[in-house]
Amino acid sequence: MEEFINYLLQFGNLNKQQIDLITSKATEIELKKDEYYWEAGKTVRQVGFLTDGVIRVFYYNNKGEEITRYFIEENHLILSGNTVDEVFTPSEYLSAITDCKLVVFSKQNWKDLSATIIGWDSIIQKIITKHHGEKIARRSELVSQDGTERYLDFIEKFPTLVNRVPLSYIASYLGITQSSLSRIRKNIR
Amino acid sequence: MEEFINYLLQFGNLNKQQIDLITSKATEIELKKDEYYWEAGKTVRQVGFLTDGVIRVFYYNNKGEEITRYFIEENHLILSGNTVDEVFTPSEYLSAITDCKLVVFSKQNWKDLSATIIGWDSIIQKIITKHHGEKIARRSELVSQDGTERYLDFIEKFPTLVNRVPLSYIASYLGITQSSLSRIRKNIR
DNA sequence: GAAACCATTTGCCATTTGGCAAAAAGTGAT
DNA sequence: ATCACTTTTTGCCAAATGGCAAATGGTTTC
Repeated sequence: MEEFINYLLQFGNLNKQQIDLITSKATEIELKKDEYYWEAGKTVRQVGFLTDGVIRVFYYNNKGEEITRYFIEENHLILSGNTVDEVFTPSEYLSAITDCKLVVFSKQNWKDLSATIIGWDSIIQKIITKHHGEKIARRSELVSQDGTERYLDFIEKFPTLVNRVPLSYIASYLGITQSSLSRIRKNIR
Repeated sequence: MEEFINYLLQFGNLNKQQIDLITSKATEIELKKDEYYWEAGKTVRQVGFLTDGVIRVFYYNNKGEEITRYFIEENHLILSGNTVDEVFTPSEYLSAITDCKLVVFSKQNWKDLSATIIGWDSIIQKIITKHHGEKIARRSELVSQDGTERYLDFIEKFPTLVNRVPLSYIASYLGITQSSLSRIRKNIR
C-alpha cells in the first residue's frame, strides 16, 4: 500500500487526510503464478496497482499464437481502457508470470476518489501519459531492429525482468521464435 | 477549419459561441512537400491539426538510418508531448510527405481555450487516448509479423496512404528494407 | 525528345530466422 | 538419487531478409 502512495506522490501532492482516504478505499490482493488478472471478454471492474511481481499482457493472433504485447512490472497502474467511466471488456489477457501482489480499487471507490480528491484526475492522467509514452517508444524501436538488437535492448530496458520471465515469453514479446532467441543468447556471451 | 470543428464534435459538445472562439484563435497554414513541421531539438510552440496531406514522423537510429515511427493522416491532432504546459523539444522529425494544410494554435491560444471552454480538456484527453491506443495496437502487431503480413496489414489499415507515400518510407515504417518490400509486393500480385 | 533525376525493381550472394524434432539442462516431488 | 515435467539449447534444412549494385521505369526540366 505504501508503495502505491509513494508512487502517486511522484506525480502530485496529497495530504495526510487524502492518503488515508485512498488507503481506506483500497484492497490488497495476491495473484499466484499463472493466474489471470484479466481475461479477454470478461468485464473489468477494478483498477489495480502492481506492488510485487510481473504480469504479462498478451493476445492471440489469427494463427492462434500467443503474442506478448508487453510486461507490467512492479509499481505500475493497471487501468482498463484508460478511463474508468465505461464498462470495459478487454480483448487481451493479463496473467501473472510470478506471484503478484496488487492494491485494487473497485470502480465505485475509484470514482469516489476522483470526485473527492482535487488533483486526483490530473495525477492519474500524468501516469497514463507516462506509461503510454514508454510503451510506444519501446515498441517502435523493436520493429526496426534485428533479433539481437531487440534482445540487447530488452535486457537494457527491463533488467529486472530478464531473470524472472521465461524465455518463451520474451521471444514472443520480441517477435522472434524461442529457438532464435536461444541462438542469439549464445552468440552474445 | 470546419474539419477541425467536426472532428472535435465527435468527442464532445460545443456551442456556437465556443466554436467561434476556437475559430478566432486558429491560424491556417500550409506546408509544402518535404518541409518540416517539427525538427528534433527545436522547441515546439504550436498545437496543430492536419486537415490535408500526410506527415511522416521519423528519427535517426544509432546507425544514422531514418526510422519512420508512424504517419499522420488527415484529421489528426499534432500535440507535443501530450501536454501543452511545458516547453517541449522533440527528438524526432515531422516532415510533410505531400503538400499539407494545417490549423494551428499558439500555445497561449490553446491554453486560453482550455481555460475558457468547459470540457475542452476532456475532449482533448479523449483524442489523445484514442490516438495512443491506435499507435500502440498498430506497432504491437507489426513486431510479431513477417514482412508480407506487415505490408498487407499496412494496406488494410492505411488504404489512403499506400498510393501517396513513397515505398522507401513504408519500408522504413515496416522495419524492412526497400528491396524486401519490393519483392514482397511482387509476390502478392 | 533528350538529359537529369528520383523511385522502384531485380540479381546475386551472405546472413538471419523459422519450423520441427531431438537432446540437454533445470526443477520439483517422492 | 530417481522420475516426471518443464524450460532451454541444438541440429538440420528451408524460407525470408539484408546488403549492394545495376537495371528499369517514371517524372520533371529545358
